Amino acid sequence: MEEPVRKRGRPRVLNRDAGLEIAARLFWERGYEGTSTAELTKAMGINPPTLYSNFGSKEELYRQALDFSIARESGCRAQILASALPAYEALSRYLYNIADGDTQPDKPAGCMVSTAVLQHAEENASVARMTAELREASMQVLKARFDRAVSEDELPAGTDTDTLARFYGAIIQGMSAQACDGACNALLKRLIDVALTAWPGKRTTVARNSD
Amino acid sequence: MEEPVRKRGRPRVLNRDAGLEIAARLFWERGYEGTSTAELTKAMGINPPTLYSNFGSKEELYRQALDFSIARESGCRAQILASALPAYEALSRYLYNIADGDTQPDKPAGCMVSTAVLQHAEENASVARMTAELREASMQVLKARFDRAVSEDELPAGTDTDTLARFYGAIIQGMSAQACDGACNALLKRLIDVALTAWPGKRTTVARNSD
DNA sequence: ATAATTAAATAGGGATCGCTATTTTAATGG
DNA sequence: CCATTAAAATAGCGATCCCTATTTAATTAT
Repeated sequence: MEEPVRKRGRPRVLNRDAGLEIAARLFWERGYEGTSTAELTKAMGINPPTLYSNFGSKEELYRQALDFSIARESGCRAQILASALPAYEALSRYLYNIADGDTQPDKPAGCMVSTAVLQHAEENASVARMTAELREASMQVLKARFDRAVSEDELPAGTDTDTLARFYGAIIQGMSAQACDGACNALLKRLIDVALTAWPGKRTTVARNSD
Repeated sequence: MEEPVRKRGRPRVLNRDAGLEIAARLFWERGYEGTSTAELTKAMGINPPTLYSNFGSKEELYRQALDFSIARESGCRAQILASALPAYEALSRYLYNIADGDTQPDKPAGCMVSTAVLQHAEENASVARMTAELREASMQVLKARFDRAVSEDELPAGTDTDTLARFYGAIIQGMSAQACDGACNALLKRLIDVALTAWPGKRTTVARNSD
């Protein structure tokens, strides 16, 4: 990834990935509308023209920061679903992994994508479409895994895998919202345990106090 | 409510509730940060000083608009839970009612509160706290109904009613997010049917295609 | 009518918004 | 050294942000 080949001209003061990491963190914490270009340039230690020559615009920077953050924060998540694990086991680990991501000690609470840009000014409709498409794509990944489960006889034939994916998608979005409101990791995992009882064929055996 | 008693002085050009209805709709659609005071005054047909003399500030207007909208949009919802219906039946109707609220034809999509101000600029932290408290309160209402269900032997003794409430809270937040992204009423209700299979003691009998 | 009262309208302040034309700096190639 | 190249820094643009000091208008009480 690194290109230490010295070229002509004044050297860059900011590595691209370093800038995206800083931007992603600000956008993650404050959202698209809650983050100003002045805050972004200050956090990156650059002046406005450098931001625009490097990233194009605020919206384009957000798009790149999302890509960067998804690769970094949830890159390994797809592997859980793609693995040879039984579907239920894969789903459990997948959701637990998300709960961990929602409650990292030194990172903003919640998910950068799951609950981003839901309400927005008209002028930011294209940004909202962007995050909505990412959410839709992640639910399609879940659906694809459930379809595979049907074909491998882990789920009954005729299972409404689309609704099942959107149900667990709702859980993921709800976890992000509650993490933003301060929910802890253990709480989210108890919540997941309830959600897992909705897996077709499972009996409800959780949601009990420890007394 | 109406006070048609003529007092001294120039008459008001805008009824308070009419102003709150207009503000609530804008805030609902665009969020707190996505709605400007210029848009608010224009939609109300007033000038800035009138907005401030009537409502105090943008934040105070948002607070009042939330109260107004909650009373109007979900005032009858509490009655469903408070009724003599069995807990499972009450929960079902409650969630279906929310799904209807999330997908009203001539209203903004989603819920004004469930997914509001999750990410935000630092200066709007107090606004975020406000919506977070409303979400917490609504989950406590659910928990109280589940506690009653335990005491009335509709749920097993020792049921973790707090987690169960937060689970259905997550479903409510997820439905709002998906409604914002364009989900239709029927989709949300299929999702609810899956969530209801997590009710302690229920067998999973849904999430099947209609073929 | 005139005074008193109440609210609206005018006009704009200071700060910040996203963004950029222009100039300056720091490197390499000859 | 000097020219070339490429990126950073300076300085600030027009628009919009939330909000308000001041003036004007519309009503009732005397």
